[in-house]
Amino acid sequence: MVSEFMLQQTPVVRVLPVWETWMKRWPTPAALAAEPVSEALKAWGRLGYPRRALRLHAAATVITDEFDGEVPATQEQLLALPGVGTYTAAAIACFAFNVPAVVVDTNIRRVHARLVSGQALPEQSQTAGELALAARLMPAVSSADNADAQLANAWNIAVMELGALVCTARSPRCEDCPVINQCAWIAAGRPEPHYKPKGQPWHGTDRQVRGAMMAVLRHTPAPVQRADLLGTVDLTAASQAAIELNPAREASPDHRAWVELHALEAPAEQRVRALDSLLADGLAQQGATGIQLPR
DNA sequence: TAATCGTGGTA
DNA sequence: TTACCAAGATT
Repeated sequence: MVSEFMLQQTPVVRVLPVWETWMKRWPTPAALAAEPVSEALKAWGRLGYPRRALRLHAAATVITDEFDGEVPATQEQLLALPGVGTYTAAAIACFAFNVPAVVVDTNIRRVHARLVSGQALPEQSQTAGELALAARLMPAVSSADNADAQLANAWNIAVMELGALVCTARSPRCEDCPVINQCAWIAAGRPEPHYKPKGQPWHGTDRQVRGAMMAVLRHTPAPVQRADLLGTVDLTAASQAAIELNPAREASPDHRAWVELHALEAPAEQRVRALDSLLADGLAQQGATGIQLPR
C-alpha cells in the first residue's frame, strides 16, 4: 500500500530509496498513525505530490481506528480510504491479497491501445471500455479458486511490466516484444498518435512556488513567518545570522530551500495564492507563532 | 469533464 | 535546452 501511494505518477527508481526508509521507520499502519503528519511529510522528501503523504497518513489512521490496524482486502473497503482510487484499490487487492482484481494503469492502457486497438497511445482519459477490455483479456477465474486468482494476478503484473519495460511510451522496444506478431499497432504500420499530449508546464507555475514553500517548511524546524514565506524579506534574519556565525551553513538544506524560494521570479500575488492553497490543502497550517507543517 | 497537483530523468 | 512523462486521485 505504501509503495502504491508512492508510485502514483512517480517512477520506481525514485520511489525505492524513500520506500525502504519509510518501511523501516513505519512497518505498520499504527506506527505511522502514531506520529504527526509533519513527520510523514518530511519523510516523503522530494517524491512530489506531497498530498499523497497526507492521505497515506490519514489512511493509516482510518486503518488503525476502524480496521484494527489491518489493511482491508476488498476493493470496496480500500476505495473508501483517503488517497485510494480505482487503480490503487485494485493494485493492493491484487498484489497484496491475491484478489483477482482488474488492474488498469497507464502501462496496461498503453499495451492494450497498441496491441488491440492499433493506436500509438491510449485516450487521454480512461474509458469504461478499457476496463471492460482488460477484464475480458484477463484469464478467467472460477470463484474462490486460489490458483486461478494467482494466474489472473500474474497476468496483471505481466502486462504492466510489458508496458513499463518494452511497450514504453516514447521509444518502444518492439524488437524485444513477445507479442509483436499479434500487435495491431505494428500491423497498422505504427501510426502516430491521433492527438497531441498536453504539456505539464513547471517554470513560473503555482506548483513551482508551492514546491519551494514545502521545501522550506520541511527543512525549517521552527514555524516561519508569513512574510518570509511570501518572499517579502530577502532572507530570514535567523538564517543570515547563522551563516555569519558559520559559513558552512550556507550549504545546509534549509538555507538552500530558502534561497530557492526567494530566487523564484514569482509575483507577490502568485506567492500569496500558492501559500493559501497550501493552507487550504492542509499541507501547511497557521499556528500561533507562524506557519508550519500540520501536526 | 477538465484542471490541478511535484519532481527529476531522459530523448 | 526543452518537452515529455512516470504503477493517479480529487474536486
